[in-house]
Amino acid sequence: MTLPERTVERLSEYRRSLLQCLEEGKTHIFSHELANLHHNTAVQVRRDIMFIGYTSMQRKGYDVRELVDVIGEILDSEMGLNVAVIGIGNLGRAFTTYFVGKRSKLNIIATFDVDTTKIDRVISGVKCYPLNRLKEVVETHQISIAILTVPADSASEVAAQLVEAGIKGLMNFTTIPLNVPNEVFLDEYDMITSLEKVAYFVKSPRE
Amino acid sequence: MTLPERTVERLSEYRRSLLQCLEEGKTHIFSHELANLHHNTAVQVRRDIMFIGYTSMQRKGYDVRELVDVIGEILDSEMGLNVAVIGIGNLGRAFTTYFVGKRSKLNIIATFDVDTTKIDRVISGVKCYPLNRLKEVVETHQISIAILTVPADSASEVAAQLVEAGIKGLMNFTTIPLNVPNEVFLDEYDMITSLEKVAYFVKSPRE
DNA sequence: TCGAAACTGTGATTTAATTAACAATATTTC
DNA sequence: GAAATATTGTTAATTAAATCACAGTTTCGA
Repeated sequence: MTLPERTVERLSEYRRSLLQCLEEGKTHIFSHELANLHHNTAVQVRRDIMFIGYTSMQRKGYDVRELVDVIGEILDSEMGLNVAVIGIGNLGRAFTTYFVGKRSKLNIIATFDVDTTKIDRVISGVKCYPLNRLKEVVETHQISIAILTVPADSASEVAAQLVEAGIKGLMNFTTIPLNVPNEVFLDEYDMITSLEKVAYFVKSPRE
Repeated sequence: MTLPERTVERLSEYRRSLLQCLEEGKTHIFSHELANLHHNTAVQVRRDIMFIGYTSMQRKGYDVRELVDVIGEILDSEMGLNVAVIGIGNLGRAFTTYFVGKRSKLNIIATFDVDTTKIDRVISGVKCYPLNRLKEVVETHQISIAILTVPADSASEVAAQLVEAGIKGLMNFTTIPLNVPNEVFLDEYDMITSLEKVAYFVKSPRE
């Protein structure tokens, strides 16, 4: 059984708050506390936790340590997944430097670019390969997720190469929508759209 | 009447495809063509267009030029909105360079940072101000939207300053959730969560 | 030990978003 | 010009997500 997409997202967010709690020495947390840390309700939190089948000691709140572990069992893959960043412009660098070392189960282990001056450079300890070695490197390093941060005009072509190379999940940060086969999980984030949405709601606030 | 959030997003996306069509000299487009360019259905497209009250010449498809204009009337503000990028790391730079000149109704007119070596630098024609001049600059330039790309540990504090300075819309790219008053529109994008979500669905594909 | 208070877990309900179904209309074909 | 075809606009049905409502525990205070 797969969880609803929104629930998965929230679990990821909860986990980070929970890890923060641990650092602060907080061992238990109530649903309404967790809700307040995010923008949602206690019921929603309980429902999400119900989904993953964890149940607390009544009346003491959830055991933070246990909950972190249970979420980990749901979200993480046993031996971790390898990730590549494709396109080392500002955005690609932002991702790479941001991520390295943060999530132990998700390892950014390669970056790629066409720009020959970037090849072999090392960013946050991760080596940059030329794009024409994509398939080879993806296969030898068993990379299953790609973060696509290339310029719009090469996005479709590179995406096709990634699919061909056997990638299983793709995060598209270019502003053109991609088509990938059904078995590849695609997540698209379009910053122009987001900004235009904000602008719309600034102009026309709700209620 | 305000439109559903998802519809607003799709309209923004449609518009870009439509502008592309114009460049290619395509004057009319069918709902199913537009649907194919994005990941959705003809019905969804028609429904979105119905929402904005536009109606086509039957059987010829939508007039691309007209549709672009109608979407513009919905999404754009008459005299445009001014935008600032707060925090000029890789992510802030990515945003700034990416945006400048792209959307005529949304002008990035200032960036901010604490790092004194960055002050007065000009990125894509946009000047970088010291963070302590935030309120002053926001007021004099009538900046209504802020893109927050500062490190996590200063996010809450800077967000409070932005609210205090009178910002109306906030895009939060830091990985900690913010609390802002109800009248400020908040959009949060968390790249760790997105990546963890992709990882989850790579591990546990649907159906 | 009894009642009140504080939380959780979950069935039932509501709301929002998507999809299906189809009448209405214009166009083409014969 | 009648029948077949293509496409839109919209009502109705479905599905997914969020919220309500409340029973069931545990704890606390008297």
